[in-house]
Amino acid sequence: MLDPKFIRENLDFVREKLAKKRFTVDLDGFINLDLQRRNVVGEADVLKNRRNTVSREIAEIKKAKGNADSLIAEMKTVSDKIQELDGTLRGIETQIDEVLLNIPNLPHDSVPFGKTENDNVVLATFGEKRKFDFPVLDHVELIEKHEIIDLKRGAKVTGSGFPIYKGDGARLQRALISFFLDQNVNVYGFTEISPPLLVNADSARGTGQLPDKEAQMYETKMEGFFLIPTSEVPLVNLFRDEILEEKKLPVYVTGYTPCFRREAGSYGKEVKGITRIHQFDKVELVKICKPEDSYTEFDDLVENVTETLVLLEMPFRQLHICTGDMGVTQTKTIDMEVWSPSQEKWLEVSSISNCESFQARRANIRFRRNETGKVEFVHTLNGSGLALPRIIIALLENFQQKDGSILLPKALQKYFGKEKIGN
RNA sequence: GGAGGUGUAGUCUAACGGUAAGGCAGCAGUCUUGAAAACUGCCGGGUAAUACCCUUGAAGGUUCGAAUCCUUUCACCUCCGCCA
Repeated sequence: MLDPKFIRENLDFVREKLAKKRFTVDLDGFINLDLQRRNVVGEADVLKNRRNTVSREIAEIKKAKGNADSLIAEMKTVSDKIQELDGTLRGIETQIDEVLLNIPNLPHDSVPFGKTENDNVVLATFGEKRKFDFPVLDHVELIEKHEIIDLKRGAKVTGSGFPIYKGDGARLQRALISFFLDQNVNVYGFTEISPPLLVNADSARGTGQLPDKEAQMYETKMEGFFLIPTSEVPLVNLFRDEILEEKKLPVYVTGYTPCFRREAGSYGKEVKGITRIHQFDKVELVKICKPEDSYTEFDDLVENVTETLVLLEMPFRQLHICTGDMGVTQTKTIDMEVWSPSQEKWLEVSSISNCESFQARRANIRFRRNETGKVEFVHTLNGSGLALPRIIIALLENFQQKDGSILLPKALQKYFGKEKIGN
């Protein structure tokens, strides 16, 4: 959510930034509603002041056993008018909230201008693509060969896109989760959190899943809870409606959770194997910090994820997402992509974003600045560290040997308990 | 799931239906070589504001006026039932 006051005072700037994100919003309608709101509040405040003053007078008169009937009669009409104005105000505020909740965040000045994903900018590429002297198997062939992921039975038990990890597949999953969490906690200084996998609507709204991405989430029938599409949702909402102490900032939290996504409308695209599935595991990183620190925190976060990827010894690249391809909540996003030799394509395994105060405003997460004593919104950042299925795809494909076995990178071997899958 | 009880600001604790009082913690400052103590200010939110408005878990209702009375709901505690 943007600051209504900022919109009011920087109308052209906001309009221009939104256009870069290929978004048109009825800002004039908003300005008009905002003006109405302030008028009604002003009118109601005058009457409330009158009511508060006279109520005290009535109390005095009653105490002195006097007659306050005429004042009480006057207050009756004043109260009725206040009630009417408050009703009007509620209506206006509902409309304003609806507009505000649907205005996306503004892109940061450093973000490259572009219209589609083709305009994203490659910032850096790491590692060498391996030359294979034998026919490369794709990940689907490899998981079948080693019987480590069972897609058919997953489809039977639940549905398509709910894979079953088995034997070394399940073990690899567990090894990756431990490796990522240890890296985040021991090396980068994050606190490990194991959050609920279901959240309420207030939380979903706080991080921006509602109203924009409701169709992407699974919802429980009786309670109206949502299965989390990413642990970013519970991790950021840990601090919803709180005022944090300045000295507690920045907050670094990391968590492993399964993630659930309906992926409505994406059928036919990337349906093969485990590239795009309804339930997948992910380790997430979240930072809560002061506004002036968020871009250095962002750079550090990118560095952390990069370092983890380097340890996996696979070719990967950093991609600066352009204005037109960015999501709703972010001001700046850098994606990490690993190389798939079978598809000869880069696969997104991490997305690192600064949301500035957009989520903080929705979720009402603030801190008190000691210097001024004032309360301000924090900035929130998040990044995957990392998403598992595509890491598994890349590991299987990049580390396959001529005999079909998978020789794992050194960093993973101790977590996995052995050097390779197969033979 | 059933019965009962409790929710006041970061925390503890007041307020016959008359408009949220205090303590502690915290922050800033004075004093001090430094710290502690003491003293001063701030210390729920909005606002440029010491004006004014809003705030007693949340949402409604009764009333001129609600922390207080009523209804619904949420969280926590105790007991019973069920259960990994």
